[in-house]
Amino acid sequence: MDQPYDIYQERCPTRMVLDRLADKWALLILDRLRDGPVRFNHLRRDIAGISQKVLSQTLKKLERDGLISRQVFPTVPVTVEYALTGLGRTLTDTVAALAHWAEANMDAVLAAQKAYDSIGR
Amino acid sequence: MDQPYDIYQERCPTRMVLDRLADKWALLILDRLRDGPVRFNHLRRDIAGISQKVLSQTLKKLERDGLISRQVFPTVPVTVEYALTGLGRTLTDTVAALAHWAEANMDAVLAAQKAYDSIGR
DNA sequence: CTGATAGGTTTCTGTTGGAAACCATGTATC
DNA sequence: GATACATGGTTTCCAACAGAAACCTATCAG
Repeated sequence: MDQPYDIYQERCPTRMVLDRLADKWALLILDRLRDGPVRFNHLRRDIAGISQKVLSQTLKKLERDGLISRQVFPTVPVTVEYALTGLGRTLTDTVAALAHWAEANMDAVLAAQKAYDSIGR
Repeated sequence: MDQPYDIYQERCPTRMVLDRLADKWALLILDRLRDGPVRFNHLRRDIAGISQKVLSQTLKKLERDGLISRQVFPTVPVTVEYALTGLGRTLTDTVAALAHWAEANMDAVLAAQKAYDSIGR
């Protein structure tokens, strides 16, 4: 049962999908939505350092890819909630694994960088 | 046992690590090295679409982070082999999971894009 | 001396990223 | 009525980065 797709091929559509996933902000947003819907400005505050433009763009891309949904509430001021879709939820474990790896192995990476920089000079 | 790091904080070092991992080419390289050492030009040919410059840069960053090792053989012409380090090997399952998700769920993503584009117009 | 191979670096240019300003809407404040 | 604040964005500007293509160094084959 071979997959009909090969991610190593340039024109394979899986490349586009990987490209979307291989984005720091997209990963952080997906991870942040794990526990339920979150509003725009709440995301902006939680994910320190993201700009409004990039948050807006990234949310749009994720929505287009069917990974998150956008719901507008006619409150005042208007409220917009973003949530994972069923498809998006199938990704969260993998995304969380990446984030967890980063947290768990950060010391090793920092040590490696230090060693590399002191030798390579 | 709380982690001392919070990936949502802007100046947290885990952000740097996530940043490195959130790179299409880095993920493809790490995945490609799963089965053993590979030479520079072999990588270039296998990972269709990558340029020499980007391959060279990405390999350097991964080496600096301690995820891959670089070994030069004084053959003629010189041969350079890249391989996963122990640290890099702890990542491969997660990376493979991402690539596998992309291959498995690509149809759903493409369908979502089509639906989004036809409505949003 | 032309070409091929290996592993890069350099140059140029178009796309992207982030910072900051701006905008529309409505509500509360003075 | 002017001022300020909140929401959820868009626009503008500039610096950084990505990719394509050319170039480089070295060695060997013909």
